[in-house]
Amino acid sequence: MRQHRVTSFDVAARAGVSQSTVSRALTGDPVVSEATRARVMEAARELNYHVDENAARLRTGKTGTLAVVVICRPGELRKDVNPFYYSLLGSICAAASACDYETLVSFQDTAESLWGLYEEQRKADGLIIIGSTANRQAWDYFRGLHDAGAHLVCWGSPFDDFDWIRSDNHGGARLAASHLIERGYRRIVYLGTEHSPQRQFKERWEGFAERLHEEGIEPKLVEIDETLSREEQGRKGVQALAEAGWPCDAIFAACDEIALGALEELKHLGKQVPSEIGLIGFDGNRGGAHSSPPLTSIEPDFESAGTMLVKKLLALIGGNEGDERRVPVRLLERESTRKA
Amino acid sequence: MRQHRVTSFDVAARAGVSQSTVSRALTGDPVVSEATRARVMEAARELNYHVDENAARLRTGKTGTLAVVVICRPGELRKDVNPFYYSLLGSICAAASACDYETLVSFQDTAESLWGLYEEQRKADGLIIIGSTANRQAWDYFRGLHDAGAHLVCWGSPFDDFDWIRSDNHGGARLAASHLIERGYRRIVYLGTEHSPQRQFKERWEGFAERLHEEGIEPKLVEIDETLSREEQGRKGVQALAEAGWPCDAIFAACDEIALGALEELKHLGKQVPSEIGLIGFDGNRGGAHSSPPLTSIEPDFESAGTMLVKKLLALIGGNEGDERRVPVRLLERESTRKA
DNA sequence: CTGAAAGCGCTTACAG
DNA sequence: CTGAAAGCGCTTACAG
Repeated sequence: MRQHRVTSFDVAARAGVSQSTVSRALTGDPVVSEATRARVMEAARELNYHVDENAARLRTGKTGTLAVVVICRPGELRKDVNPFYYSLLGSICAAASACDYETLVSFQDTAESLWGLYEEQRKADGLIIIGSTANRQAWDYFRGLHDAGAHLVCWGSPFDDFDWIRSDNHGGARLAASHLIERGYRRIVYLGTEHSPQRQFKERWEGFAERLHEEGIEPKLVEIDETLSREEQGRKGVQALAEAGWPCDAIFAACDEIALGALEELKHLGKQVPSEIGLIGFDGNRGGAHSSPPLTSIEPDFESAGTMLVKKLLALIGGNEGDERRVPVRLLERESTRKA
Repeated sequence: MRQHRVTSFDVAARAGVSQSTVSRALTGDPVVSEATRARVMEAARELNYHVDENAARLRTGKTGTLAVVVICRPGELRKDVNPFYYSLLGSICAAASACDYETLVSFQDTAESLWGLYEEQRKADGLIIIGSTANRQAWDYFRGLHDAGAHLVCWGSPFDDFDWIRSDNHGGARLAASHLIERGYRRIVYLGTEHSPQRQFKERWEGFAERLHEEGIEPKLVEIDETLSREEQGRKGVQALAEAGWPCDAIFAACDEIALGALEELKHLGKQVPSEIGLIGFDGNRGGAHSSPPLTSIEPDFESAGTMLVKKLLALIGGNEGDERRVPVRLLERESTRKA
């Protein structure tokens, strides 16, 4: 934009101090006198000076940047990414910003697009990985980086040895079960699986089963086919239920996308929700607010989720462990379950 | 991670060439012989060497990075951002990636959070601004940057002098009007405004009005109150229609969020959609697929949108203008309008 | 086709 | 409290 970029030397000349003093004053080094700092700041403003971050980063070795990778299903269009991950992405960016970190965002799916050498190229100080657990190849790739020493935290990892943050799935599933019981449902099925790379699904099953057992109810599970899209999993699950002669009066879906597919199929088959069949999901997706009936769900606190992911990564970068791993959840009562 | 970072000097030593040759070989300078390049690449691989981008950028002055700013309504939670902007964001990141650019993403709302000195700090080569036009202060801020010479393109700018990309609103609105007419609707109202900072709304009104005039139908407009949330605008608009004794048999909503609010209120008031009232939106939001009935809409080609924003910005950075400004749209036929 | 050297613009010991 | 100098790790004229 300019012929000669304004540097700290120009500011120094204008303020009548040395270049090193300009640097100290601007980085907030407490050793410089207030009078000098004021003079430097004024000169910087007059010259519209801004630090060249590349030079600063080259010198300090710190980037003040976090990379956020959203793993997509291979070939998935970006507009079709599960809105849950977009909400999470927004919350992560907000949390990073609150800690004065920039966020370098990328969406990755096919093998050719997999890339995570952010630290090696000194583009970022660490990585946050979120997105579809269905893309095994992508997760394996980032597992390799993790094993090679990358600073990396993720949401709902398919691997145990990753540093992860997850929803309070156990508590959330208990909440869902309690809600259904309280509203008079008794023959409740879990539409999900214990065997998903999405470990959170198993945790939800366990919390659900535990709560039902307390009530003397035998929990049932209708297995989903994870090669399909989440919505299709929901539709197929409901079809299986229909073929089995509706052995249930309520469905707890492993996530909202599955629930929305299930809801579609329930309506298609003429089942009244919530009177004949109650339905509750998990994730608190915004789309559920517009379904008919609107979908009752378990919603994680997205702001906490973003903050915890960022804090955990910063702890890792700082050589610490970070303690919190579970994001609190709440019941998002809409209308796919009966009124009290 | 290491004691001593591996530099191009280490690679040079291993490959038995000078450091400058390493740099040339790795940046793809055609002047180096293939034999030398192969030796350098091999040495780099053996040492797990990666270029320090900060040093490269300091030297070249180019960052290979684009900043993407999503403007939010003040205080809006990140999970509540209009999904349209998330789809757009994903598409932008994908398009940038295809052009070998990284994307630095931030969400901004309140005055304190407004920040766009990416070029001044050499963090990015240019800016893409998307998001809510309701946040006037934010747009004014970026207008200031634009006037000061920032390389900046935006989606649906409220200002004429910005470099913008928009949907083919005129064509899309004509498509919506044609669709409604074809399905037998005659008394059609536009739920929107000509006076929004969201200029696209006016364009949609004009295309809509033009098409209706061709048919000898007088277009009507039900003004929205833009101080409310989009959904609330839709609800209020339908209430106004009810109070006026339903002077319509179909509604073209200025965007999907408005349409979804309108749909909710229509159902609340016992109006059958699509038999009594037809409804069509604009944006192709994913949430509309789950409403009941699913929302017919006009959908921009998101992939084109992302690509055009990125190409336009890169043209600007390169000192050119870039030609395309209009994203093609298509009718997304769902069920909130009658069958043929 | 390759090498020696300068320089991008900072931060930070080291001296005073 | 401040200044002179070194050095972060590259790219790119300039020579040969």
